[in-house]
Formats: sequence, structure tokens, C-alpha cells
Amino acid sequence: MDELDSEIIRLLQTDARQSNRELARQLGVAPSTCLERVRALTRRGVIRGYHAEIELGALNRGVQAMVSVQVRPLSRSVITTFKDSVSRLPEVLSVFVLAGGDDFLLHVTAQDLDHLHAFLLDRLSQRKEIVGFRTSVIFQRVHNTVLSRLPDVAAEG
Amino acid sequence: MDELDSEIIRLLQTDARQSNRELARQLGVAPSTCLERVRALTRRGVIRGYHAEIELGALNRGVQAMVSVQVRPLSRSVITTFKDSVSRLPEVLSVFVLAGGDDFLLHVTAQDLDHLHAFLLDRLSQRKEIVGFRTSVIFQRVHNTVLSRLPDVAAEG
DNA sequence: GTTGAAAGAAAGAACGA
DNA sequence: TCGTTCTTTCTTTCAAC
Repeated sequence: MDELDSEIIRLLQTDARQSNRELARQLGVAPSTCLERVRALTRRGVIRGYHAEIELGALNRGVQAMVSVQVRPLSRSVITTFKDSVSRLPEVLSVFVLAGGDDFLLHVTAQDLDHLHAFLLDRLSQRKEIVGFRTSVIFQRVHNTVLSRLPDVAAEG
Repeated sequence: MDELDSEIIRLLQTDARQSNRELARQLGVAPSTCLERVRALTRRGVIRGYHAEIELGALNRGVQAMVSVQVRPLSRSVITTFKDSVSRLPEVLSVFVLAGGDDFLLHVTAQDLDHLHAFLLDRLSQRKEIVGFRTSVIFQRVHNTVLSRLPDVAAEG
């Protein structure tokens, strides 16, 4: 992970569809060098994939919400089963397994508030392992799609 | 947004770097047709961009957390200023503006727990508009990178 | 809106430094 | 590890359907 790798990662996060030639031109290296670097990054698992970002409204997903969930018992099997089945629901964008007060946080989308409500009642309330959940509608989201490598220094204190 | 558009969106969410030819082949249409559809989707803002997905550990971001934040006063200027400045911090992946008990939810990353702690103390605790925040470390995340269009039907009830 | 053909551009592999 | 060259493949335009 030298400077060149970091730059490649930055450029591909910004625009994953630019050509290898264009990438090489911006980096000031030969296309073959660039291609080999990208392959090595992919082989090492640093680059996990390339995804188009789609406007949620166009996917009939005009409403977003965060749902914090508590389940019981807190056994491995209950957590795994809940995580796997909930992440397969089409409304669910992300499932976060948390430490602390809540066990899960679900980032969900729906066509509108009626559909969100129906999702909560039909898909969550029915589950026996859920002992409580709390829903917060999302007014707005700011998403950083380009992440830099954090400096590799020790924390203070 | 017909069936062909939906399929293009699905395929580009799965792999944004596949060639237009390959896309066309999978859809059973001519490459020129596919190219024109992709352009139209981009022009209409349905396709917002193409991003490489990078392994967070490679970016020195081995620890993730969710931070729920309450700010006061709840004025437009306080909310906007907070949202804008926090979203510019390198540790912050997403800022969610919420309805309900908490005002914001921050998805943050850090090199380790020490750095996360330092971030909370140095970047959040210092802010005068924050009247409280609660941090939950993320054990695990399941992320759906391919989203289908939700069915366009009325909710029950 | 969709297609196929043609020109130009890029990818991918081999090889050498 | 990097750059050059060459062959194959792809992108993109455009006239026609």
C-alpha cells in the first residue's frame, strides 16, 4: 500500500468506470503498470468490487429509516439467524450488529411511510426473537463515497 | 423505467466495470442500444456514479461505530452547520439527519478503539451545539450493494 | 427506440530493461 | 517493478430500419 496504490483506490472510488488508460494518465505511470497494480489490489482483496450508485427514488425507495432492534436470547444462533434473514429482505440496505444497548441497527427503505409501516408490522413485529425496536425516519443522508487511508499514527493519550 | 432499465441497473450495481458489450449480451440487445439506455439513465440522474468498494482494513479503518447525536438549539443553521462540518471529517462515512429522539446518526470508522475514542473526544465532545451522544461499536455489517426496484403497489391496511 | 457496420480507442499479453 | 509493442477486443458514432 504505497502512494500509488492509495491514489488508484481514490480514483476508483471516485469513478469506477474510467478506463485503465485514463487512470494511468492521471497517475503518471504506464497503463500496464496501472493494470498490474489494480489486479494486485483486487487479488489481495483491497478492491472488493465496483458498484453503480442508483438514485433511491428511481427504485421506489423514497423513504429511508433506521431501526434499532433488541433480540432475546442473545445467543449466537439467534443473532446469526436474525441477521441472515433480515438482510435478505428487499427493503433492507444494511444490517449492523452492534455492541451496547441495541443489538442491531437496520437501514431500511420503502416507497413511502405507509410501506415503511407495513414493513415494520409485517416483517419485524412478527418475529418472536425481537423484544423491542425503535424506528427513526431519515430526513437526509450525506454519504462519503471516497474514503482516504487514515494516517497510520498512534492515538494521543 | 421499463424492464430493460431495471436489468441494466441491477447489472451495474453488481459489477460497474463490466463492458457495455457484456452488458448487452446479458440483456439480449445490441451494444448500441445498451449504451444509449445507460446514457439516458445517467442523464436522468438515475445512475449517480460508479464507485469501487474498498476493504476498510486496507484504509486503516478496522473499527466502525454508530454515534447518535443530539444538538441544541434545533435550528436550521445549527443542523446545517453540524451536518456539513461533520461530514467533512475523514472518519465519517455517513451522516444521517433523523426524525425522532436523536437528531443525527454518524457512521464513523477509525484505525482502532483508541483512535475512535480520540475522535469522539477531539471532534465531537468539543462541539458546543452537542448536548449528548451515544456510541455503539459495530461488530459486523451486512451490506446489500444490489437493490431491486420495490414493487409499485399500495400498502395494505 | 433499435440495429449493425466501421473507425478509433482500450485491454491484455509478451517481452525487455 | 516498470515501460513498449502488438494483437484482440471493445467503445462509440451514424445511417437506416
